[in-house]
Amino acid sequence: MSPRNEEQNEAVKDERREQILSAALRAFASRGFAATKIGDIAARAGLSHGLVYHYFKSKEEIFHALLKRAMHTSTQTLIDIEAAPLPPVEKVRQAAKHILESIENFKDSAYYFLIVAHASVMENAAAEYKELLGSSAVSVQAMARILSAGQRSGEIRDGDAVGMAYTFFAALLGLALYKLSARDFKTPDPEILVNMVKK
Amino acid sequence: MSPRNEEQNEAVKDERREQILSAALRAFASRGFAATKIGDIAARAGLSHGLVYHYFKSKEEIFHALLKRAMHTSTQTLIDIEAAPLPPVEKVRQAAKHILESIENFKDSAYYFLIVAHASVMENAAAEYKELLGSSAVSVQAMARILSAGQRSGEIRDGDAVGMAYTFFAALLGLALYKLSARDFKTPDPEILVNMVKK
DNA sequence: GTCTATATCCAGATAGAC
DNA sequence: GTCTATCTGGATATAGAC
Repeated sequence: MSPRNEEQNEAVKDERREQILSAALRAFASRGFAATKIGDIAARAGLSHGLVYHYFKSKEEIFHALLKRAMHTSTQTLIDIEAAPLPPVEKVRQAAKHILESIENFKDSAYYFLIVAHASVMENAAAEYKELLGSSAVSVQAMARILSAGQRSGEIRDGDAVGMAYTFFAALLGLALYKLSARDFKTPDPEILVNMVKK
Repeated sequence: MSPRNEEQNEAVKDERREQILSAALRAFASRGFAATKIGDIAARAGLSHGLVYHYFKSKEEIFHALLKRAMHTSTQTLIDIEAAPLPPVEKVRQAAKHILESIENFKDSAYYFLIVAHASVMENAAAEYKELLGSSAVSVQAMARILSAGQRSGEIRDGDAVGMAYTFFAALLGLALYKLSARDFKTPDPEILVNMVKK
């Protein structure tokens, strides 16, 4: 009843939400939306099946919450790298290293990456998530700008910069999927990705 | 009752099976196993929901049949290219061109490619499909051999050939997924992939 | 706030008419 | 061989006890 209790309750409430979201992130990213059962999420989060519905209205709402975070975190990484005072090739290297390292070590950011991919192929949701997914092109556009700058300064190969940017992220997406299907798969040397665009 | 009728029945039976498999290929590859409903497949194939079960014992059996074909067709392509009398770089180029073209034009082979990816991340099925998926490494190994040969002849960059081979296929997998989520996405110039490994 | 038990719904699979 | 109608299981979501 005291204010302190209320604050604690709030803290517990937030903690529970985070537990659920954290469990759901791994589950959705690994198995996709349809194959993920609420029971899976609850078990992973260490709470009862019914309690999930105390914190979220529906399975879909959980996914939506994750997708929002996913869009933010993945675009932010690229925006930060683009703004860094580095030569274009080095920016590409940093991006490749950073993302590959997150995949290799099963960091959240790698799973967010996969959430976006899953959302993209959910055609029924496409309408609903359209605005959110629209910003998924942000990372690609940032990378394309980095590559264009590198082409002007002669460090990056000539050719379609946007196509290269897509291929860069496609490779990372594919590698994340490989890592998921075989946990002992070793992510490759980032330099392989740098070579794709370096002159 | 006449032999001819029996033959015709056989032909019809085969045709129906193919209709179902063809519809299922697109559906499974696009949405994954769990999100694909038998009703979707039946509707796409232009027949009733119940009839699917006249030709296949279960949804899983359909997926399994597709996976078997997928393993065969995708490995065969790389085996053929490896055996061709071409310099290593040219083999890489042919592989990139061939697969990208199949993605761009929504050919079956591109969907088979995705079926394998879906099967790989179905952890419950991993045990059952293990033998089948084991051969999915065949394409990667073939590409790695091509790259190693190119390294010896000086056409291909030094470095981990297996890692390069995985990254090559990872990029193609990612691009196939992009193409699926945005049908007007234009697959990039194959040369971008060749550049990844070319000296 | 948390759990267990229950209702509801949906999709896989079957049965039986034609 | 093909369809429609039905059964059944399992998963989402809710209700109610603690």
